[in-house]
Amino acid sequence: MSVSIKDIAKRVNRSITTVSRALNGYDDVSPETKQLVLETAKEMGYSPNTFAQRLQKQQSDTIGLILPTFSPRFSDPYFSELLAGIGNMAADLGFDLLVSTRSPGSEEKEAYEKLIEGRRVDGFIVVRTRKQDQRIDYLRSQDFPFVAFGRTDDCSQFSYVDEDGYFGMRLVAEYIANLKHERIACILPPAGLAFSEKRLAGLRDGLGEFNISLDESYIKEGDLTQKSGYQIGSELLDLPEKPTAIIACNDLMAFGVMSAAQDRNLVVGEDISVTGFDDIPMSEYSHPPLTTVHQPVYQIGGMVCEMLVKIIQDEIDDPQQVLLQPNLEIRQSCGLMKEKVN
Amino acid sequence: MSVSIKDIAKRVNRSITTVSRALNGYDDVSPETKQLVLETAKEMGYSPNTFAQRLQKQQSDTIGLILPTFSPRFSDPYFSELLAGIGNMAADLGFDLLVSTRSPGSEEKEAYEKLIEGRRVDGFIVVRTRKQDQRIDYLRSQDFPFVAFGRTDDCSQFSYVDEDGYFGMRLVAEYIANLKHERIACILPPAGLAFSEKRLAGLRDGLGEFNISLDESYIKEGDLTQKSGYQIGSELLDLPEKPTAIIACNDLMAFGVMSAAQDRNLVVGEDISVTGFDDIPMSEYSHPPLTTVHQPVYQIGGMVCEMLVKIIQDEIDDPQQVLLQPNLEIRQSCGLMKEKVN
DNA sequence: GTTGACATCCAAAACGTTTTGGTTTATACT
DNA sequence: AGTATAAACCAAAACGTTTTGGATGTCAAC
Repeated sequence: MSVSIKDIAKRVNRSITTVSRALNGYDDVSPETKQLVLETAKEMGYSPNTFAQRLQKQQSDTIGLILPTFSPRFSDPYFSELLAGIGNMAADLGFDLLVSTRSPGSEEKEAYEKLIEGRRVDGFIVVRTRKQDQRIDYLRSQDFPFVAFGRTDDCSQFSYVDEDGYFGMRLVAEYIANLKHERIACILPPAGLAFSEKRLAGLRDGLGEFNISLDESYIKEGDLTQKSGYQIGSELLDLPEKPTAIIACNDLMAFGVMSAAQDRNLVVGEDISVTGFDDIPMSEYSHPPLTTVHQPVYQIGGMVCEMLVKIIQDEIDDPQQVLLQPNLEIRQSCGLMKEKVN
Repeated sequence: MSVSIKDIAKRVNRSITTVSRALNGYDDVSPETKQLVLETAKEMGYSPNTFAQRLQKQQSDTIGLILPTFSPRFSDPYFSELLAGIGNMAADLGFDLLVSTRSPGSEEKEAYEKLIEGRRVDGFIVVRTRKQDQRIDYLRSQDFPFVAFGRTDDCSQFSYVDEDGYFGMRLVAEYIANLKHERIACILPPAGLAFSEKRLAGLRDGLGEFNISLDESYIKEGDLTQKSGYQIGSELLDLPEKPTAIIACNDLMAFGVMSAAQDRNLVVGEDISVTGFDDIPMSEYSHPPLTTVHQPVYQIGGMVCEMLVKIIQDEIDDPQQVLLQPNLEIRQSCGLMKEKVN
């Protein structure tokens, strides 16, 4: 059927060992033979059988990525970009990327176990870390290579890349405080997620510097979808004393909030200020363009992937930890506090 | 290291052949032995080595999906959902999904070639078909299994799933015509894409039934991003005689148009009507919620994947062709034509 | 008591690589 | 002449499966 190393060997009158070694650049094969082998290989259209290689080498050259999704429908632009970042870097490094989506829970754990048991992947990228993360506990207990995008409550012992959400939120807080807002609401991600409390703390501390306190009744929890932003936004805006600024913990929820505000004939950026987090591509072209904290997700995907490959290839032993400093992307969704809003 | 079929064989005092056959449910092994094997396998925590299986069986149980992206940043919610649909179905059927992103062109073709040559995938899912599709030409010339999501200029000879974009656009046309619009603009996808002209034809014919003609100067071409919708929307709305309805060929561009309109203090759904296509989750919670043609992308992903697996497993020989009838999701982004707009 | 059918089992080959542990030949140094 | 060193090569084993083509034993039928 397709050419194998054997066919080449026959053609050049050498052993398969020699052919293999020539192909792999060993130096115990003469330059002439090497060239001959390389040429005939090309001529015959040889390309190695990946599975034979993997079987022999006992490694899969594959990275696993299990996306946690709440509904089967999964359409967060944020993850798409991350995926592209990871995937392209993986391809560059000669690795395959094995993707599946699972909702958090037992099914998810099974997915990890299966991939490990079947030795199908050499390492995992764990995304959207939780404060107590069973996936990470499991991987650590198995001593299986992985890199996390995000931290956990106890993350001293593994490699991760994360953005400094605390700092990011302080930037937001400072900006909003300078706009003289005082009744400030916040829509958090689900409480179990690691970045939830970090962002809240950043916001609290940031506002604290301006002696503004965050009213508990203005703190809500969403599920990071636009729908949830819309619903919670509606609740907040229907309050007798509604907030003058709403800080959403991701862009999608911020969009939902903007829709809810606009449904109530409020002008976003004037009557009400809204901020997001992530800076997905759409944020620049929403109406109004969204003020948000920028995360270079595509690059982060690449970094995480590269780090994992290094770990797999034993070029790294100590955990690597990267914390990126974000910046605030100021656009038009916020404005000076107006008295007339009540 | 990890348990193999050999270890089990040793333990139960049978040959590896028998163990293998027991595990695979052949009937030339006695019920007792079979049970014994199954039990010890479980007990020892056996799970087969995927690569050994694949090497032996000469098939990869893997489906390839190469996403065509224009920029490295890729964040279309539409594709995310498709991906989830494909991925989950693949997992259910015991297949791996190998994903990468490439921009259309020579790199893309190489990616296909590499995966085929290395026998890494058993089949491909081709998405976002072009009128003349080199990928499909190539796959057909190689007689390599694939299923397309979308048609091409000549698609009589391969399997595909597509939505009837022509019909979808007729629905839009009828709806818009009934709202008494006459100056109607349209933002098309890049001309090379197969669905571009189908949708335009649907719109033309649909409007034709109401004796409305589509002015050439109102027909523009976008690149399916929100940004491009914004830019083209801006152009259209800055025309001396601006359109009263703008038909965008996907939701993302429709959002861009809405932003552009709102920047100009137009009320979408009153001063100007906007429609999209796809019905991505966000469309329901935009402001205003977007009137659009629904595509069950998640399910389509599943269908395409299932079809491909059947082809790979030789359960199908003739090309299967599925054309889904869409429906119009009427929301608030359109309204009766108002005279005062000029 | 031979034959055939059936149930149960298995040794060996095969899939396509890489790695191990050599051998052979030529060259250089005493 | 003998011995070390280096260069170029290779047979065989190994990775973990599945499949091929039997082998063996038992039982029923003739």
